[in-house]
Amino acid sequence: MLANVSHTAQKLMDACERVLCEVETVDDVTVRRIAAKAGANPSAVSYHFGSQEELVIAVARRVYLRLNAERLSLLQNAAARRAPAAPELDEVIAALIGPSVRWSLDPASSYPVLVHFTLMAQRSRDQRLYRAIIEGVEHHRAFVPHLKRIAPWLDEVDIGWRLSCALGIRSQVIRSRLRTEVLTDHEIDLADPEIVIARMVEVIAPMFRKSAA
Amino acid sequence: MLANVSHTAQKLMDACERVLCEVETVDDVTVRRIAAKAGANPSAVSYHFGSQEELVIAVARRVYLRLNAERLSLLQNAAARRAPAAPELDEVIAALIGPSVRWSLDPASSYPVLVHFTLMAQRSRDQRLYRAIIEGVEHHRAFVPHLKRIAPWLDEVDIGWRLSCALGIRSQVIRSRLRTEVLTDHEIDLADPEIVIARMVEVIAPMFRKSAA
DNA sequence: GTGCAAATAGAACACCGTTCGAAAAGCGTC
DNA sequence: GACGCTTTTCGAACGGTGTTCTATTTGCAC
Repeated sequence: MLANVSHTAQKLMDACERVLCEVETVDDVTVRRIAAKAGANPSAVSYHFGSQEELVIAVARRVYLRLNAERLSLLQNAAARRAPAAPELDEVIAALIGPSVRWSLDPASSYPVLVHFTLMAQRSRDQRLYRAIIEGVEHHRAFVPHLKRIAPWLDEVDIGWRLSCALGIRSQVIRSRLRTEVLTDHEIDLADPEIVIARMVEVIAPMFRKSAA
Repeated sequence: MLANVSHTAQKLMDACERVLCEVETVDDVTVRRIAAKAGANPSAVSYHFGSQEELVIAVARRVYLRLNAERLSLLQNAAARRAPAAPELDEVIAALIGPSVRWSLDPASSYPVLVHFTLMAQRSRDQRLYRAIIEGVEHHRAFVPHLKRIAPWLDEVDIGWRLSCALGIRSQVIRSRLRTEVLTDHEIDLADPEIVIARMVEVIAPMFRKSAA
């Protein structure tokens, strides 16, 4: 699928990814700029992808594959380290949220692509275009059996719910950094991914532990 | 400040709020549409507010005041109910996230204004315009002393961090409803605000309880 | 009534994403 | 190599956007 896209289509995707990473505001993402960077004609975007929106989606899909591969790799490491016992809860949580946090704080990563994609998905009229990616939660489902071993008193709905909540915490800290800084009196170094990850684990882990009450 | 805005400015804000609530996608929010609904000229937006963006910000500020008033009212009720003892943890959490959840599920509310504002704030070049509102977390700070009474072993940074995380969970469930539904196998009725609030409290409360370990 | 600031209206501007038709390029087949 | 057909490229054009500019009108104190 990725193999038989034409040369210009490939160059447009690369240019689009670079533009999405360089740009300061979303208004600067224009077909004319992307095309110029790719050495192509603006109308090539519509021709090869149907629309600018679909080009961004194609690029985002590519980036998602890389992020999710990193997540699953960390998860498998965590599982292997303790096998055949259940993996450490903290390591499983870190595998879920760690890559996002590290990418978002690494200026060389393509994380801005995913930020832009998420914003587009919330703005778009045609949700159909996004369902395939948004619903593609297999990489999230991979965490369920491990967490079920750690917290067998929770059913799969409970675990799915807690996974969703954990992802929400990650999004908040990454995207609403300013507000988080104010609420924590600038006492937490939100630019250090390992500190942020440790703080998140501290808050998420209790969701999967048996209540004292 | 709100009192001495001109008649047309007032009509533009009202029209803008209505448009933001009616509209399906953000591309349908145009100065020409807002002006038409207000019976004014498109250039009136720039004249009275400087730009379309600033008009939306002015409207969002108005809506935020209503939402935060509701939050603080619930918080004070929760505090009064148990005074002079510390309030119930569950009630404090429900006061924090409840209004957002209810508004977001009520088609008659102005919650879409806040959604649109949040998206704009993340897209904008000129963060300066948004800092005043984003950093206006006094209504969040009001929760800190009550939570400190409930969980005295946490310092204020810990509490601020947990507040931020709780808000992230709220945002995730409200804004990424599709993904949450998939992860929970459609077993949770995400259209019922009270069910959603109860589920959130179930997950957030353990953050403020002493760990069993 | 006069003068001046505030407000309005409409045309114009630069830019956007997309569409269209013609030109160009690739490529298998005679 | 020349043909025919499909795929791709290109540049102009279209309808739309937010904003700006310049008259014109309105409101109001003196």
